[in-house]
Amino acid sequence: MTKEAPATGDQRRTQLLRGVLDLCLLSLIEERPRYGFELAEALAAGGLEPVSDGSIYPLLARMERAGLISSYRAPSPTGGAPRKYYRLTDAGCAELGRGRADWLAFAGSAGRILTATTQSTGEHST
Amino acid sequence: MTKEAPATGDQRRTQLLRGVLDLCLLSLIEERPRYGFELAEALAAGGLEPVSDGSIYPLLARMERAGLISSYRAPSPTGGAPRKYYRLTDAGCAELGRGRADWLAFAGSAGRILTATTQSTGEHST
DNA sequence: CCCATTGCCTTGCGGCACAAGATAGTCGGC
DNA sequence: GCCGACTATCTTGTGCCGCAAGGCAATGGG
Repeated sequence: MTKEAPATGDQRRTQLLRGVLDLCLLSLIEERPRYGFELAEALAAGGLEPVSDGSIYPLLARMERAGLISSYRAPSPTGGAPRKYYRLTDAGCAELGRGRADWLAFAGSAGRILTATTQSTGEHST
Repeated sequence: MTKEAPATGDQRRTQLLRGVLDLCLLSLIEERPRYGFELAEALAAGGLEPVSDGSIYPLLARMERAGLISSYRAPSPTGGAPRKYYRLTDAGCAELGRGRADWLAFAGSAGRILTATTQSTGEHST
């Protein structure tokens, strides 16, 4: 066979990530300063399948360039290359707030459409 | 100007759509046969901002090619070009089921990460 | 006959997750 | 001392897809 293997479910997660990955990072960074490797682990621990570091580092760079986060370097206590910690800026904090609202609104609408046909009455928005 | 206007919120919705737009269409079609124009309206009515038809038609074509939906033409009762109705195939129905599960799992994880840190000591800005 | 409306489809663009690989710093074994 | 292993960051090329804008087709009314 040529190359079919749609792997539908796998690809959907990738597409879903596009909308919330930046927000997740922002949210995790809000908790406390974090570095790239740690973020990948935290995402996996949070229930999202492992996100490749090739997605995380460019995204962090973009967000820093956008002024949403700032970074500083610190040596690795376990030995190894120095870590680059990120923390939220004011703008990043504001953006995170907006993003959370966006996500809630969107997830609500989408979820409603996706489950609307199984039942029709009685739903509430939180 | 080369590039400007981040329009953050606007773009986020676009990225979010990637993960669920196909599922939404599938879900709406499951309810009853629908045609392109109608789907755009249904999405808007469902709470999602208007999705451009330039996104919907190619997606429908892709899904038909993938065997998830099938189509038939019928004249427009209100006068105008004939409509192209889509209905779910077996595969489409199965895919919709998988997709719903994927969405629920993903939305759960993402939502958890996004709201995990909100409650701690002192959140006062608002 | 002409034109507005309804409805479908195509092209060019831009953004992003991903795989794979390169780079750098530190440590332990030999 | 040198080499391999581990930690951690960054870069390039690829493919996917929503979107804006524009074009085509069919119908019915002025």
